[in-house]
Amino acid sequence: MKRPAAGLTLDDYLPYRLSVAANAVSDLIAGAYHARFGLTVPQWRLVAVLGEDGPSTQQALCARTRMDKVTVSRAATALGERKLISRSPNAADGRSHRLGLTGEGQALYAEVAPSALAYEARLLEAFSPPELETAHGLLRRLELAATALAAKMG
Amino acid sequence: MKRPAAGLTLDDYLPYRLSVAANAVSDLIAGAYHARFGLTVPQWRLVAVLGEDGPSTQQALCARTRMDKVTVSRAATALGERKLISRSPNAADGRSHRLGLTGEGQALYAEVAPSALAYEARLLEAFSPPELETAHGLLRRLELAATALAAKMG
DNA sequence: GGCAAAAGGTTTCATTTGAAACTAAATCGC
DNA sequence: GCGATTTAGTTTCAAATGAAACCTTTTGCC
Repeated sequence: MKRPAAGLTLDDYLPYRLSVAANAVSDLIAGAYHARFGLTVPQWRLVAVLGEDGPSTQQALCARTRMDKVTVSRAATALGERKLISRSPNAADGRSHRLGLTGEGQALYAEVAPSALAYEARLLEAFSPPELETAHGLLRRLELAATALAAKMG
Repeated sequence: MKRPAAGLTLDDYLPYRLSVAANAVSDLIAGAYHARFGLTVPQWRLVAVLGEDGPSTQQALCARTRMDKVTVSRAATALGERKLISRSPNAADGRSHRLGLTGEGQALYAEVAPSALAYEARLLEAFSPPELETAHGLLRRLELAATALAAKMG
């Protein structure tokens, strides 16, 4: 059953479907990581990237996680206060700091990462590997199309 | 190139991909409708549903749009102030109001709906109809899986 | 060198958000 | 019927967000 040619049907409107699905998933995950590790989504993303790629600057983290620099700054401050990351002054550039996981941060990462994957696996139980492949591809292309169109409009 | 079995890779983490894609699309659409019609996303959703389904109560609109009742209340107030919707007392239930598009609201809907579809079409230019079918199906299943899992966890 | 412009981060401020408390009306139990 | 509970909707409050202004260091450029 498809949309009747001329009509706007909210349920069939892809931006709406995307938003609803993303919120449902995001609320679930955010709740889980807040409850289990006391991390917000931005904080969790920083831990994930620092654990995955090693030390970095905030600017690089912005690009890597697609988050605002204010968001990254605050997440980094919070993680620093909890001693999960260290912020050493960057010898190469006095404006920026070098962020990296502390021992405690690495321990957290070692616990969080498998847990995140397990959670994802439970969420995606009903999806076959080729379906997931397709989903990833579609999401990437959507993101690309949206940013391209945004740039075109200005 | 797939994820190396044991590792967490943010780029391959579906909740992340979903969130990034949804934000990109949402920012694009939200910007367009704010610029063109002065509507926020919640306001736009109400106009879309009222135009599509006819008059309704706020409670029904919450269910229909998956938005919080506070969000709906505020969007309805704003639309009422702009005389785009009317809020007549509901004879059948003194607690609720009956919301419906005014003439002006219908005129706006008649303009907004085709514009929304055109915008969606531009965004989805590069996707084939079967791909879109697949995308819709995957998003619905994801939403379902997330709410089911959320319910299971409590 | 020295000054203008840009870049990394932080702070401030105004807006958005939703949970919880609240009001008023309807329903349930007896 | 008549008090206890629920439900529709609003208000209040505290937290999250991001744009714009800000400070500091670096990079051009002459």
